[in-house]
Amino acid sequence: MVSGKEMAERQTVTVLDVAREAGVSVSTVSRIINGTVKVSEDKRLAVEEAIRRLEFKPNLFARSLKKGTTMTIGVLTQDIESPFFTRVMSGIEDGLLGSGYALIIVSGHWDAAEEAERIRLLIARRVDGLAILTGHLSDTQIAEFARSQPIVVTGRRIDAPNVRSVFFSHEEGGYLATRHLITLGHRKIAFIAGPPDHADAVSRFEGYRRALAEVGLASDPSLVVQGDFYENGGVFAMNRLLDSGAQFSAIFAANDQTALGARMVLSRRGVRVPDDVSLVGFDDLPTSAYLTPPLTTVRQPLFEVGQFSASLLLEMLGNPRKTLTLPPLELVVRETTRRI
Amino acid sequence: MVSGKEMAERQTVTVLDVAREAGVSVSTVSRIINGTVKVSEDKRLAVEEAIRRLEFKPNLFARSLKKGTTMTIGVLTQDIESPFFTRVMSGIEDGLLGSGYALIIVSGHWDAAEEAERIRLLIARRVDGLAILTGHLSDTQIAEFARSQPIVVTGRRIDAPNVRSVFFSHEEGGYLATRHLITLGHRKIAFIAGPPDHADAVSRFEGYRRALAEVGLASDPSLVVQGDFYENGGVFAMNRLLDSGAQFSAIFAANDQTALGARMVLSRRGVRVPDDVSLVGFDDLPTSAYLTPPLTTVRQPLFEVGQFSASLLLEMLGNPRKTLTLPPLELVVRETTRRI
DNA sequence: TTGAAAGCGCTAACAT
DNA sequence: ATGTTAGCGCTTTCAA
Repeated sequence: MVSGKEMAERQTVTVLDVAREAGVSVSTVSRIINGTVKVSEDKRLAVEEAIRRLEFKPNLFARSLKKGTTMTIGVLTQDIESPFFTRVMSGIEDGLLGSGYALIIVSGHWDAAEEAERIRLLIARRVDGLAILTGHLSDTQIAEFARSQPIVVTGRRIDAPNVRSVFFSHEEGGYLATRHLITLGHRKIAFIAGPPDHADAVSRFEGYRRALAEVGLASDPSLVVQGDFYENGGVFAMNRLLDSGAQFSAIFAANDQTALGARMVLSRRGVRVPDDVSLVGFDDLPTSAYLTPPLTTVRQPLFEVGQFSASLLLEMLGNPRKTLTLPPLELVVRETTRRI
Repeated sequence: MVSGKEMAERQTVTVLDVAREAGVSVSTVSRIINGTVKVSEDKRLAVEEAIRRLEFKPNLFARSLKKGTTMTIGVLTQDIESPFFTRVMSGIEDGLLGSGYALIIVSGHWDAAEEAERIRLLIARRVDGLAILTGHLSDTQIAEFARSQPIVVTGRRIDAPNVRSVFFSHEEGGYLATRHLITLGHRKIAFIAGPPDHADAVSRFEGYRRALAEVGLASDPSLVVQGDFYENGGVFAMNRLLDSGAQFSAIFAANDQTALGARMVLSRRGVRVPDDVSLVGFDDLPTSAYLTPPLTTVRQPLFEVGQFSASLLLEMLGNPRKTLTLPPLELVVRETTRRI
């Protein structure tokens, strides 16, 4: 039982195999692969032929070990399903296109301990750079992590060496949304809040209050209900609000997913949007334009945030690309708001 | 001008450093890290202390090089933003939890050439296993790729060594949806198709025709319009259908995103759902339950598909976990369909 | 139990 | 222009 020698070809073809096949040295093979130094035409041909014949695929791990770079960017997202985060990731992917960097994605599920653990995993895998999409890590933890590799963090402002942040004034966004409602004649404006431990959520609330204060209105606590940034939180909050008997002509939901949940309850309970009540969201998720009716919201340029983050990272890694400018937050008026 | 340069001083602490610090050999350090062999208590303490003091993080790359395993699973998705795919990925993530495997995600953007290139990238990174979420790769290409590592492919059936597939009969799903409409008394049922080169889309259409044929109806070509599986395709298709003047009392959209686009047009053009026309989607995306009104659809257990794929992969990699069973496709009747 | 030493597959001096 | 060789940081025989 010795013959049958055609055992599937050795699982791993190395540069050495290629070198032998082509009758050259390993360094020549390496040089051809990396195009670093000039190599005579005939050897190049021989090597390329050998590579093809052997189906050689360089082991990127070994290369990384040698070069100390992995050509990998780690992304810490919170929720792999959230349209908010995936939009940003899509931008990162786009921004990295053609740079040779690949993405390794982990999610922290909004839990500081889990986030820290995932980051450590990424660091152990020697990612060359890190993109952290918001989250609950403390500034000092992030600064600490930045000692291993450059970090770009979105949705929050951090000043630390080796860290860049890309963020907006959500207070301003909250102000924009509320201001729009006020301009339309609304005075009784309910607010469905986001998670209290989420800085952006809190800022949006502050913007809401500023807009109200500007026209001499205090924010009415009975008009503020708690949500969680997910559809279901909007459902609960809306039911609570309706059940409380509070009077209002407009609702500002802390994000689009919340608005979606609220809108469903409204519809189910016979409250028409925008005829009976106006509704504004925040984020402008891709699907928000397709709701019935299309949602008025504050647009966050999420895709651009991703692209921008990628370019920041590339720059920190010494591969600067064309510089981008980040569009501002802006109000997108669609059909869920009307004058009263 | 040298100052601003934030070169990350990559403090690379190695096992050798730890060994020296603790006064033992590198092999002892390695043994302690991996817990492979018994080591005397005092040395263990000394090493653990040294690891802590030096903040040593083992280089997973070097380990991989030695062990020939990367503890990484590559996932080829088509669109990092699609709620359909992210739901599956979320399931994969869940199924891999605690297994030590990390996910590296790339997307092929529905382009066979790009898909193949991404897979080659993944293979060069020596992923231990691959999950391919549908796509345009040919069966032979996939079989070919499977020579490098085990593959699980979703949404299609492939019989090849080292490949497992998880799929449903979309023909059956299309049948279920159409049958539901027929049972409700509908006879003029429009169909908004998916991409013609997408096997599932085609199968759903076949199911639609079977249900129709079963009650002696032929599918009316003027009631079938082309979509693209995205919201916008639904918008175009619905407008086209309405403009054509064709008569119908129900619509079966090839997926939920299509249904969402169609539903927006319907609403905009004053056609009430379900009063004037019934609407059925396919997939049961997380947000479909929150539409107004909540969408009747064929539920694909996407999250479970992901979990199941992960367990298949783990099994092929020799880390069997508890076996799961995959739920079937099922009709979820909500509020966009009614009897006529 | 512990240490010495041989690689894993690759790149980059250093020679020639 | 090309080959020889010394590692990158780790695990794992093989001895002691």
